Amino acid sequence: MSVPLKFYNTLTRQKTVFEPIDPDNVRMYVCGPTVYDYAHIGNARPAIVFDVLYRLLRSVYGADHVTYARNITDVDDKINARALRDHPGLPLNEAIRQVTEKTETQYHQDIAALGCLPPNVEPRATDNIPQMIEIIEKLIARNHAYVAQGEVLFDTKSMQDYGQLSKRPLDEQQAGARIAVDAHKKNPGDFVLWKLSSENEPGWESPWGRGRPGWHIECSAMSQRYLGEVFDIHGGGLDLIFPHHENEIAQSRCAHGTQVMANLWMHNGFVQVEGRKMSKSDGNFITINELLATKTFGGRSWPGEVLRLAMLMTHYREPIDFSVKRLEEAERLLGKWPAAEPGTAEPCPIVMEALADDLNTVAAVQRLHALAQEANGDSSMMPMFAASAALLGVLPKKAEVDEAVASAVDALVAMRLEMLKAKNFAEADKIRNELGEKGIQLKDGKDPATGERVTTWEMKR
RNA sequence: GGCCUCGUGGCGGAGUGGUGACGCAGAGGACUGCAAAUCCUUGCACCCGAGUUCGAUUCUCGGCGAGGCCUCCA
Repeated sequence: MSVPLKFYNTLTRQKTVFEPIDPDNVRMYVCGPTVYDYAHIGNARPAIVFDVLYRLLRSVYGADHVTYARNITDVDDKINARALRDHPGLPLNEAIRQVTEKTETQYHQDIAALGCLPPNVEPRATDNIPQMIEIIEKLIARNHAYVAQGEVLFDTKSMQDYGQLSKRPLDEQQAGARIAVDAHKKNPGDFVLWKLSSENEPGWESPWGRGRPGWHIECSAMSQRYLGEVFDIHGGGLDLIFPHHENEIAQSRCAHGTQVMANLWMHNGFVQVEGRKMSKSDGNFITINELLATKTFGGRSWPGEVLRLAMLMTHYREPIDFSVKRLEEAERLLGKWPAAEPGTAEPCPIVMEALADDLNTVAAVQRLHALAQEANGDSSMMPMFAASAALLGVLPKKAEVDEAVASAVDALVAMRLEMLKAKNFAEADKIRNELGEKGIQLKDGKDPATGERVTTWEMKR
């Protein structure tokens, strides 16, 4: 390994050198979507950010030596509500299946358009209920959980160092707590591991009756199942630090008796709209699909690569104000980059160094832009540019140009040159304009030897 | 109230204890029949105050401002 990787760890609030538990199998877990509705562009940020991390790890440790798990949350009261709303005629389970399947398919399409590689495993909560029950039983057996009024609750007081991740000691939390304290909780911070379901709620049989899991337990169960009791990296949005990740840690560590759940905790910042967090409950969100397929934002649709690059032009921990201007700049940059195939070349060391320094995609993109310009002038630079761009997942693909179309364009270009020689500018410009309308950009240059006009062209992306 | 981020030129955005990255836009120029594309030139920015220092945008403290979490949330 050439460059040491350094990442900012939410757990220690410091940037430290990353050392995997097992370099032959680097394991990362990222909190994925709850599938009840279109994902918004804020949801796209962790997908993209951790995709870059995944690519970087694969590059450093080898493509077969990284395991990336990203869950699909398909048990959630929002899903139930959506199922009842959209499919009132169907039996509940069927209605839920319709909602989750449709949303999941859409999510995969959206994320793929943003250039994200699929994770190695994408477990669903509903496929891991027994694993969750097992953890809950362990927690009860170890006196970290208790049953009260049909719920199984985690006993936060039973964990002496609860609150490490969010730096939120229990006693301080009570002071300004706005949450109404449920009477059946021993401590206000106690959270649900399992709750009973009524007839018209989805449920699974358990030692505590037919019920469903609490929000946090699925990630504890699935990360253990696919990555082990202790793994390398856990990622997600800033807003998951508390309570979600804090509680995952509590469950996993108390169930397994381990000192940590994951060594490195990474959190991405928010996508903002007009300086405010984009959020579904606030209604100020724009979906990935709207950006890709409709003219909702800025009066036009936007290619996935543009959205991805726009996202990588800001460091992952900083907020991004989502704007048309920003997308336009990303598009302009991409338009100047050559299309290429990934190939087997090594990425530029400067790009590697940038990414190795806490995923500094901004510096990486800047370097990439310089490389693109070098490659435009000197084709021997192309493989390095391509490899570097591929590392970020922003390599422009060669536009598929039909051969018949290509020769037709070549013929028109030749015809135009003839007209120019004859100083028939009106006709020549007409050809140029017509091609332009078809998205074909003519580029006039000079042959350095003869000084004659040489015209090349390309499809605008 | 508690906890956590952040504050750099029109915009985006790194970085550093000692003359001001860079990109985009803008301006000027070259090239062109005119354009486009391309190339060249051009930016004296670091929230405020105090302190540490020979020297701070960079360190410390205070202030102001913005955002986030504490409730479903990427």
